[in-house]
Amino acid sequence: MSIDGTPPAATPSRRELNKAATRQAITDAALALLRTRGPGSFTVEDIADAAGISRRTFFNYFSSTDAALASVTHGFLDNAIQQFRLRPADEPILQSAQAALIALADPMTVAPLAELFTLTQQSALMSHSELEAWEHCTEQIIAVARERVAGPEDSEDELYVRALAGAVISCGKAALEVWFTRRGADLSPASLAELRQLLIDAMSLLGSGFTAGSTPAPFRPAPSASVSS
Amino acid sequence: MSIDGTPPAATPSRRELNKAATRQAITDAALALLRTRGPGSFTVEDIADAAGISRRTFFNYFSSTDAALASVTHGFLDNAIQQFRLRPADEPILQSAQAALIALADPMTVAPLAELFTLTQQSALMSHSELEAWEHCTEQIIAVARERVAGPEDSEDELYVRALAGAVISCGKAALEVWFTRRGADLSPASLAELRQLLIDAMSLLGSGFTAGSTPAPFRPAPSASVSS
DNA sequence: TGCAAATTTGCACGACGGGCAAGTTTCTGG
DNA sequence: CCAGAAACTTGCCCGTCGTGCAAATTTGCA
Repeated sequence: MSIDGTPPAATPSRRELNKAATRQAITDAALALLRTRGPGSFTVEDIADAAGISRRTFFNYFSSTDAALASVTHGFLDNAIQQFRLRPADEPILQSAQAALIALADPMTVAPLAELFTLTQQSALMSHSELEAWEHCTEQIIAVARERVAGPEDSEDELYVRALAGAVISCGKAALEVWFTRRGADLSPASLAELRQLLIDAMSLLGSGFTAGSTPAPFRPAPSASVSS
Repeated sequence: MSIDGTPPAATPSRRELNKAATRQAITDAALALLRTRGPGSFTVEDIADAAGISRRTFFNYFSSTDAALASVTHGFLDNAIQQFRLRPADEPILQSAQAALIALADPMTVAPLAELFTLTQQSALMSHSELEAWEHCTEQIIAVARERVAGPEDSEDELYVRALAGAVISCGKAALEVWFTRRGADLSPASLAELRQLLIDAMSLLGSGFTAGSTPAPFRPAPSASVSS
């Protein structure tokens, strides 16, 4: 056990660097193959060869090709949780989620996710590893929400916390899906503004209990710029 | 193409019956193995042997062991969609969902799902096939919701519909999770009443936009009996 | 420098999932 | 009733997957 509490960050030893580099090489190789050959048409051995490692070593880092690709999603969602965690504790959870999501709607952050999404879109359902990443994010939100609700009673708020976290994730996913459907991998400022607006609208819908009969945009908690038609 | 619009229901031919029987035999065998050996400790060949068919034939029905087990979830959710579809079209979607879910909280319907859940609980995440079933259910809800919103404009309501459907599913899942956590596979009337109340509460939370700061049960749309402490 | 620990790699093995082409069962029209 | 068509089952084969194991290699530390 090290005296320092932050082993991976404060100790960029040779081993850590090598592992990180190998890990990155694997995901890069996987992404390159996904671009050139399309989903499901390459094997673990292909990735290992492209990354300059053995097949066996690949499995020391990821348990499947999907897992290697899902590291992109994992990175994005870890980022989201990080943003979410540093919101003030007295802020309503929905607003924290909204703020955290909007903070991520910049080109650098969404670009990898957008590419992954468009490249794997054709194969309908998300991969197991990808869903795992979203599930992990949900658990994180639950943890944060539980701290905030912070009642000494434990079982009463469990439904509230889990339902809220799941709903937030679902609505975030819905916003992303609609955005990808509309704009593909378009990362222009106008497109990103639309993504931000979609995220705001999704959280607003959630906050207002989907009261809109057929007209969307029930109300806007933040006076943000709307997308021009 | 047949003149009759309902080929599978109106034509219980020998072939259909055999296939249905084989399908059932497979899921029964899989479930039995899950009970006796636990998750992940038996192979496709084991199931095939127990069901009295060849390994190859198994793959004519299901693409994996998980898929065979997920037929339980599939059945439950198909039932749910069926209930959901025959709600009046002018009813708010959340109330339709609530009513459909409550209608399923009877022993016969939830028993298989409860057993599957408790047996696979220990292995953390849901299987791919199981998640596929939930995803399929979400798509069904989206389809129904789209009919009800029924605007001639198509892209405006897409976010509303997808966010709502996803949130409903998430909250339903949350209610089930909390129930399983609290009561295990308890199917007593009191336990089922609690499940019903959890489903009601989950949909209420969704309908009220999670406005409750820390106290659950924000309001109750149906004057149903509350769970006695 | 030399030893201990971590990491990579090759090998082997059981399981997976599906294409293919025979067998077998069921349905159809004569 | 029966022969041909269609659907279904089965065995065989192949490439891939994921992992335990032990030898070989690299890195850290004294």
